[in-house]
Amino acid sequence: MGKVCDHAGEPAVRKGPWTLEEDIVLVGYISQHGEGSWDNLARAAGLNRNGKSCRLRWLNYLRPGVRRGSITPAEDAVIRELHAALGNKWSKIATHLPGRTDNEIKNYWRTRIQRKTPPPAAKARHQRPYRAPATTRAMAASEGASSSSSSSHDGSAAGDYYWCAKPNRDQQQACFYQDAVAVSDGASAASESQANSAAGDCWYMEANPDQGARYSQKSVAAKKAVGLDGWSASTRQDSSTTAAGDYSYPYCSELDSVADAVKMVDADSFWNVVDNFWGLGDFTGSRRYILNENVS
DNA sequence: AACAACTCCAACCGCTATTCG
DNA sequence: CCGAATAGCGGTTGGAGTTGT
Repeated sequence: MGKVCDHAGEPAVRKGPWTLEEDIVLVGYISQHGEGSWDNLARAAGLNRNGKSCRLRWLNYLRPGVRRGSITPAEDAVIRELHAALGNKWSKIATHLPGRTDNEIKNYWRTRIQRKTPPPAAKARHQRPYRAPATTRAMAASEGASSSSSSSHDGSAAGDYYWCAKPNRDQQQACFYQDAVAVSDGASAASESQANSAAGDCWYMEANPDQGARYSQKSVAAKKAVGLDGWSASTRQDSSTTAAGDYSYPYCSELDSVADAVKMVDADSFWNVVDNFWGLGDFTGSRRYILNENVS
């Protein structure tokens, strides 16, 4: 095992944080074909990842039912009790905490309990939201909407952040608002300012029952109309609700790869991802999501 | 504001267990 | 039973984000 990556002529197997498009492809494939046989699955889905990586990503983050957010005091107590009885049997402990993964519990134990830091209820420090991998990081405003602004941070040099307004299944779209890195913390924390951020561009993630899902861009800066990309004008106009002016829907080179990947899945798969990342049921505010580190 | 130190966690690695031909 | 492939588990780490100075 593990020798699949170095054949001459084949691209090296990707490592590191998962991107949004990879997540969508994985969720889409599993929703259609089921899980298992991970190496084959990775190949069949067209993911340049090894099977272990796909399995881990699915089980720990994409699989339905995975809970996010801080460990509750009750869960903390269970973890302590079970660890005393079972030791580092993280997977066994995880079976007693529905929705929690062994990895999460392991991390929690090592960072909060083993290091003798206080349990969550007693912690006065800033509460970190769920954090997705670097390039696909949802800056959840959860842990209660109250912490949404305190969790904001735009200072990364990695690239721009994207706000996500509440996904709207009726309109078959989710809207991502771009905030430039240069935008201050305070500005980014105010979701109301998102559409008119310095960057000025919005990326729409849309799902169409007939055509699958893809992105389109509303570029305030460009202010030029471009050719059809497969979406009806009415659909696009309907989605352009945040600013006046002309809109363009160019697909940057970076976004082309996203669109290509996204087009591989159907609308249901797209919404599975949206549901998993943003949790329509308990959505309380805007969340930020890095679509691509290098989108400019 | 800038920097350093610290915290946290996603994802990796290596190993073992299980399955299958 | 054997060996290869696959799945699962636990330890570790890189680096992004946060906090303190």
